[in-house]
Amino acid sequence: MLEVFRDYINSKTSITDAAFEVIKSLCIVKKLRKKQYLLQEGDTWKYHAFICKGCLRAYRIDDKGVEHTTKFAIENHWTGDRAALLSGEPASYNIDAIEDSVLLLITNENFITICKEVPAFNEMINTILNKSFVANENRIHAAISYSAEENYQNFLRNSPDIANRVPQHMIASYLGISPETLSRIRNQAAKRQS
Amino acid sequence: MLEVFRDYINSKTSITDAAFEVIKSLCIVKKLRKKQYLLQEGDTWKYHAFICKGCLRAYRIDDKGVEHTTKFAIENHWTGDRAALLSGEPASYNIDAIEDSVLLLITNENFITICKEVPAFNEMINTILNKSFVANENRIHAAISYSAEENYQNFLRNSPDIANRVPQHMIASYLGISPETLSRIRNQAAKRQS
DNA sequence: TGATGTTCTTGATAAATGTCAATTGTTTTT
DNA sequence: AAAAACAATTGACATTTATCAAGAACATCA
Repeated sequence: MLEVFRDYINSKTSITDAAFEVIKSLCIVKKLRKKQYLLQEGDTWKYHAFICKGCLRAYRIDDKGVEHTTKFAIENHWTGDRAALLSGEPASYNIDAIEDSVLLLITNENFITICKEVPAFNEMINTILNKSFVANENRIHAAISYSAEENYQNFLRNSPDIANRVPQHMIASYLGISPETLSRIRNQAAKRQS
Repeated sequence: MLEVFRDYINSKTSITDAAFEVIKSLCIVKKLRKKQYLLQEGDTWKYHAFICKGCLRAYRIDDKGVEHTTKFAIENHWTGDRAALLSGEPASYNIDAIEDSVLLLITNENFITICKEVPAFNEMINTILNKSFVANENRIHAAISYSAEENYQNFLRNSPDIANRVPQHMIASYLGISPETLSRIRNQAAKRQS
């Protein structure tokens, strides 16, 4: 599965074979069966996780026991609990596999080492961080600005690859609406089509 | 106003006087009167903006002409349109002053120079970026998980300094609810108190 | 192939929030 | 100080979304 990671890096920057060997040696391959947890609320979390194959979701559980999906991650995405990683505090997110998945884990310590040793990798990571920062800003804007239906249509438009792979009730949770509401939105949209 | 910036840096890290002189020489002092724009949708945006004094808001305008406030910024905060800065595309945000304000502007180019020249500054910026990344994740979680009232109470709890300074209808816009709804939420909360 | 659990849909109803319009209160400007 | 502009409140009503309950559709797996 390490070729997936190599291809990913190559698509974003250019590093030497030697540099990749270093990176490779610090990667832990982790396989997850569908429904298995990568991380549970309360755990400590020390990794950057790159997805070679599969699909995961990160979510929090509120006082009423309801799950709220904060993000999905598929091939060539990163996931983890950034807050917990940076602070050392117990995780507030749960992350589990929606499909059988293969990940690469890199401890934050090793990750920092790689960034120091391989400037191109560091650059790449900075760019990714910036992009996801902007993506988060856009998601905030969407959440406060648009109706449930608009948000759903935008999600379909922007993330068709994810929309096709994850169960509908998780999309509802991601959008902050009930599964019933999403079902009705789809139903009405379909009617309008015809 | 540069002492404010110096104090801010000192509170986060430690840099030499010489380093600060370099930084200082690259800062542009910008004064804004209340209601004046720092940035308008469509403008190009090249700066990192640090607020020495005052209060600003960033917002977008939807197709119906409604403003949606995405963030507030007061003393010792940074603001700007990160997406536009990184991409070079025209800004999609408007930023204006809620009070008479004094900012320091640093062009992205100079900013990068400073980060290279002054490692401690670079570290500081990284930490800030990470923290606001996490703050954004929390805001997303809040937006999809909690009711209007819960979000308002959390806002009061987490940002009393801002809540006291900005008009109520902007808080409503920040929370993604109508001004009337916020007024009613406050009213009901007040009744419950007594 | 059943049997089981999960997911999705649908209906009835309740609750939350938005919209429009009028009114009052508060700042700003002249 | 008066006028004008802006901000907040309130009421009546519409719309959106949530909740609860039931059943249908689908997937999983023993």
